[in-house]
Amino acid sequence: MTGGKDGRGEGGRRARGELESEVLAALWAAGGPVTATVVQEQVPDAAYTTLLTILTRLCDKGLVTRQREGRSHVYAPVDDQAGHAAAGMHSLLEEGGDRAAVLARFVSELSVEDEQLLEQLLHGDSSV
Amino acid sequence: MTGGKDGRGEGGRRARGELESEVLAALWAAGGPVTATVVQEQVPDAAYTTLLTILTRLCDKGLVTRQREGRSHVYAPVDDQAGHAAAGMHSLLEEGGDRAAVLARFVSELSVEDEQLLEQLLHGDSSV
DNA sequence: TTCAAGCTACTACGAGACGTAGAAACACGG
DNA sequence: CCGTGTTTCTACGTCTCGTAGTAGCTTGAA
Repeated sequence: MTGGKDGRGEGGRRARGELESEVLAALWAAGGPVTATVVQEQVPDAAYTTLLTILTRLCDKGLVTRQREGRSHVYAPVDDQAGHAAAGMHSLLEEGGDRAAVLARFVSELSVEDEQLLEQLLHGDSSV
Repeated sequence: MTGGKDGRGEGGRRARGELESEVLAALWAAGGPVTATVVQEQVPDAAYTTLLTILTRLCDKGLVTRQREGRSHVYAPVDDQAGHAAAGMHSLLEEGGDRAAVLARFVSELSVEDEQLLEQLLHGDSSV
């Protein structure tokens, strides 16, 4: 059917890594293990099989886990969004060479709000 | 000479993005604008023209600047290593959604030393 | 048991980034 | 003018990612 073979081309192709991010975001938004069908509801402009491919690749990368649930699979992110971002930040800190220098630059470019936030977090203060 | 055509293949191919990182590291280590020849002294196992290509691509990405110096060019990183890492951390914080959650996770996984460092940096303390 | 519907696995192609590097063109000192 | 150092152009192989079809499996229903 359709006549058009594949590759679509209309509308606009996604940038590199964008679809994987969207799928991850959908999983985070889901708040629990969901099927590929549910993911597609969040990313309707991608073919079902495309999302299956992405989910499989995310599993291969260790970013997502998969479990059988009846005849389907349910997918869940290994890490939540904040954990994912924090892990990336730690990686950068690790590879950045001089930890003190990296942290210094990092905090020097923080907004005042973020600085206060950091201080409260460091002191275990929960008074916001 | 050479006889061997290209692609080398012996010894071990670099992973994706690795050579660019090595070149950047060489520029950081140089401590100032240097020629491609100097870069090659730091990365001897890459062909001169390969490094030229990498340097040009880094320029295209805005990570490196280039200036004529006689008949050569001198290359210098736009940002130092710490700034580079810190910028990446800020990007992650930006895209991470809930800033507070990301920062919370980040500090919760810091070592004690890093925590103290952060505190000193936040207080503007220069006593280390 | 057989059929239909849903889901997965396998396979594939195009594009872009990156590693890798040769060949040609260019520039300048001697 | 010529050689040597530099740059620029061009090119290929590989890997990742977006994108998706097709075949095959699973299971409930008729």
